[in-house]
Amino acid sequence: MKKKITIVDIANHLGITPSAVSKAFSDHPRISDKTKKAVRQAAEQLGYHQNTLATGLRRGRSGLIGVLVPGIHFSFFSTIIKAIEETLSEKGYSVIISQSRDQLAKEIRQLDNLMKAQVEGVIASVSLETNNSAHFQKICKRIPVVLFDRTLRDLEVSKVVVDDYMGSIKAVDHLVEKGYRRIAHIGGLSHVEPFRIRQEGYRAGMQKHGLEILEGYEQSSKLTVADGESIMNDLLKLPSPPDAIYAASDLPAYGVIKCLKERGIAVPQEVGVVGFSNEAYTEMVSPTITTLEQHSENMGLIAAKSMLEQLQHQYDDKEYVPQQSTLTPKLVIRESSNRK
Amino acid sequence: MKKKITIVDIANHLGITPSAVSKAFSDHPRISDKTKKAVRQAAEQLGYHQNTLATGLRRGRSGLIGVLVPGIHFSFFSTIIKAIEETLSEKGYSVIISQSRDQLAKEIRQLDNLMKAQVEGVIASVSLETNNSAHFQKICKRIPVVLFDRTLRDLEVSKVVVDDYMGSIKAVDHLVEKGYRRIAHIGGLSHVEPFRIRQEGYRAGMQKHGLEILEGYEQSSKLTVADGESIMNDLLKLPSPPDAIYAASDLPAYGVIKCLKERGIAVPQEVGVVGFSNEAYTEMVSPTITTLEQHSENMGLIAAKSMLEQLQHQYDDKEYVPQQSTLTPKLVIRESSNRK
DNA sequence: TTGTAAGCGTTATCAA
DNA sequence: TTGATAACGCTTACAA
Repeated sequence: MKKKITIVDIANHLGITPSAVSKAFSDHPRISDKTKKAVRQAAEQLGYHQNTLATGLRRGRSGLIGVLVPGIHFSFFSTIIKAIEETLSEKGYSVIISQSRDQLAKEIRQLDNLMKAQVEGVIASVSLETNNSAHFQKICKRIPVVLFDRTLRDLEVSKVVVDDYMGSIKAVDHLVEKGYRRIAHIGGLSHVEPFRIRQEGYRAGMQKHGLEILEGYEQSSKLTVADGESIMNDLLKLPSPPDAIYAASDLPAYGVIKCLKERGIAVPQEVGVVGFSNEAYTEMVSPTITTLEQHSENMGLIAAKSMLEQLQHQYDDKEYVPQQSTLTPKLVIRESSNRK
Repeated sequence: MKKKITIVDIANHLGITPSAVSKAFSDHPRISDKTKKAVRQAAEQLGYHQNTLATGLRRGRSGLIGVLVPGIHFSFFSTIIKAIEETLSEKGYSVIISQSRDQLAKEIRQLDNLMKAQVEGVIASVSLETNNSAHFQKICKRIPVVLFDRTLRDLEVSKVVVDDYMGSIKAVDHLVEKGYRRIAHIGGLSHVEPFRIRQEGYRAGMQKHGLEILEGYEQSSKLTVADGESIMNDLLKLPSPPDAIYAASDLPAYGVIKCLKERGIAVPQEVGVVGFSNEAYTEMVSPTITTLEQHSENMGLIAAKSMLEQLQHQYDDKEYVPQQSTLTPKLVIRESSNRK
């Protein structure tokens, strides 16, 4: 491995001082154009890369932003991270990613690592196990924090969420309009914000139409395909089985359809199905699945912009008031609920 | 924002010197247990986080690894990054991600940013536009580089790839065994390593069975669903249309099936289809798609381990010889090719 | 067992 | 227009 080139090397090379080189790089107004040109050329020639560790140490700004999610292999999260990285790298920041694997202990450890790396801000979606905000409370006293999707109720920071309540209302409205009446809900773990709210919205939607939520119509799960299948199986055993399912995620919606197909129950004619997230496969499977688009890419963009804004406020020493951005989910009507 | 706590604060708090505090943290043998305990406690109490910028600067090791991919929203890449992050964070490294968006210019810029951030190594999969290795040549002189999947032929670094050649052979063998004879190939851009090799494998497979590759049976594309559809459409217009398609990726394979279904051509009875990658949806759509599993998670793991190994060699000042790890793809037989 | 002091690469403040 | 110097927070010989 070759030795590292520093501004001292460039300075020696040109017979000037490191200080002048530094100023040349930052386009200092009182450095001659000739020197600036010479410096850039020497840098190119010697293969110089500014050491942002040193710059960061000196200026108290690392240029690093931490992103913490349950797992980046979920397309929802990876899409968001894509947008975040694009937006932040545009502004000269680097993005450190870390995963909680949906474990609180790991989330705490990872947050700690991010702090050690001197990130200037953290954008996060909390783990399924996260039931208190103590670890985030400490952080957000020091640096800007933006939470998205899976947020923490008692944390006063900027948040980006989709209007889960309205999403549920839209789903129920649609099913009712299509003539379904006995609508069941397959929810996620209810201590997680979006899932709690989706359930509330479901209830409100049912009430709005004067529909009763029968015993056993509200199920909670980990939202896997298998969960969808087994819950649908159970629902069919009910004295009055549902004629429609609104699932809080696409995977269980697919599981439900799989179960129904195997039992020869026609979708959407006999049973209607609506999912949540608009994952790519919802328009590939058959029947294609009606679902709620939550604009993940946009969510990442907004989260990143909110972070940039807070950072800016900090440099300007202005006060920043946390904001919540709520995106309106869009119902994408496909075959699984679209009966005549 | 509160002021930052440093070892100086801890030292003052305890009436000792920063040097003692530093040693206490690194578990120096000649520091009393009493002091160590006191230091840890004070750190906890004051909310201290080690500043890895400073540590990195001092020790010449940032603890940062850069990962550069075309885009993290592709499930293949996000799965790999997941494994990389898990493996590296285990060993105390942080992972900076960056995306090339399949543009050479952006790849160069991002690599430069990673160098500035003083990453200790780079794990990358190159962009579709990358047709020369100059930018990587410079980097790999300085720090360890590991390439995966989309590698560069003339770059002598460690690589992790799937045996694309054998994958193609397996696909063709399987199709032939199922009685298909007029097998066409939908490939990717052939200047990209894996796609070039898949095509070679396809040719070798055909030859092995004494099958002729008819005019128009070899198609190159950007591997989208739409590409699959339109190419299949064209293929059907051929004087002797194929009775099987081997696509270099799952998306076009799906597109092919979509086209065939619309035209009422039975899959797999009339035409067989095989894809590549084993994306999640291949077992969700109908018919389910026969495809090649490329063990992405494992690929990430191996890439990360290779990086760790090189880093270790570097600290030990031992020579490291670049290695190529080749994973054997596994044919996952599903409905789209499994006729009786 | 702990303290002293120099230095990692950079930038900001002053002086020249 | 440029140079000298101190400092950012930490580590590490060496000294005490």
